[in-house]
Amino acid sequence: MAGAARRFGSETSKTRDILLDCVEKLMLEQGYAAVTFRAVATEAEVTPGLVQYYFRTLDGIFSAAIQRYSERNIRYLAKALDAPAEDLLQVIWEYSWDEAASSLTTEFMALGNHRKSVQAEIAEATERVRKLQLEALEKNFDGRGPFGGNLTPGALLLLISGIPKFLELEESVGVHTAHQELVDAFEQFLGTKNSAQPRKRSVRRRAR
Amino acid sequence: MAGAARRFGSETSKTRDILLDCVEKLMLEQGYAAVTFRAVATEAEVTPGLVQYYFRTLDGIFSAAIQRYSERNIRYLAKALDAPAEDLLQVIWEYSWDEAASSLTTEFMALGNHRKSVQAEIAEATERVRKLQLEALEKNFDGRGPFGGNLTPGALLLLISGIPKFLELEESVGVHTAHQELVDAFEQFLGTKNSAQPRKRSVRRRAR
DNA sequence: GTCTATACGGCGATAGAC
DNA sequence: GTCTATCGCCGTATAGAC
Repeated sequence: MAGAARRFGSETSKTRDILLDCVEKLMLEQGYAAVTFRAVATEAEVTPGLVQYYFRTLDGIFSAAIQRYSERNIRYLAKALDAPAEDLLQVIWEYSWDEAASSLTTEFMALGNHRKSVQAEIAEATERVRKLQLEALEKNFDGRGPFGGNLTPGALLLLISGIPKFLELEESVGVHTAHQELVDAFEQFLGTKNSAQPRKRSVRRRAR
Repeated sequence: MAGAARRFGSETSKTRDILLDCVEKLMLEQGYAAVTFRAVATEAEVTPGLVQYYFRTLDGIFSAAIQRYSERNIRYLAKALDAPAEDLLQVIWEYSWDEAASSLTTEFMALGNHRKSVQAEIAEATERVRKLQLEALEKNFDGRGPFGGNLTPGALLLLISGIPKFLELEESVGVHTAHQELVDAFEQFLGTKNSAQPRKRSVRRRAR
């Protein structure tokens, strides 16, 4: 508004997009703590000052990374939800595993835990995914499910998307006890609910 | 062994214990990123060098904090598991909420995500809790449960302890959609399984 | 509009003085 | 057993070159 309006790289810059690629690479390979102006600059073979020109602060880097990642994700999900309705739960189950296995999600969650300025961004991205899934699920919900069928679509959705994330989180610190048992039980439920074909996923699997 | 064996504060030191109190306080109030030698020193009103004398590295601080916290937790759990057998699932459910609501657990998990040296400590602490609960559960498992009773004790345990942690994680970044529905469904299951009294927990509750 | 150079204070970690 | 000095990183802000 009235203020100085410091100079700032445009959002459509090609350089900016390359920098964000480097940010993702650093986060995936070394975690969000490895994302520094100097590290991103080295990765992209530019000067640290240029990175700062596009993202004034570290939080700015993370916000931009979350937004780009989230938009990509939403497009992917929307496409997956066009699958035949009888496979809907499996589609969401698969998507949740993919999302959980992509360490970026976990990184962003961990990040949100203590960078207040990016919390809102993460919450919004998560809610968008959840609501898109919920709309699809509510259109095709037959009332069956675990807990004797007294689960609302929202509660069932939360289970399906939460379990993969929780298990991946534990796996990432090396906790495995009873994981496979829970996955087996869930996939048996998903399998028998529909075409009853055996599932072959293992907790150790990675994808995407 | 053959090596230099640098000087190092004793584990029974009263000073050391006070420092760990300050570490916990910092983690709870500002997150693990706020734990620095200088911050701990300021909090405890000693010099940064003294903090480094007791814990040579930041990882050393976190390891010590995890160990002390874990031992405290295990004692608390063991006591809780002495409850009447028919309340066992509720006892574990309550414990899991308490543990999840104590931000220290979440902090340690986030910490473990990228500090390799503390991962093992966190995994061990988590496995100890899980196994203690599993032993108790296996002694008193009647085969009933969600998913039409085809859940092993381990899988059921994982659900009961995982859901609170996952929900708290989402709550911490401001995601709430469908949380209450899942909690209600689960508590109805826990309630009807035993004495059928209505539960009154809300997802917003905090304890311990 | 893009980008570089430089400076500041705070950080973890080490070596070594009291 | 306690504490200081020092090192090379870090995020960030600013001034200015192209």
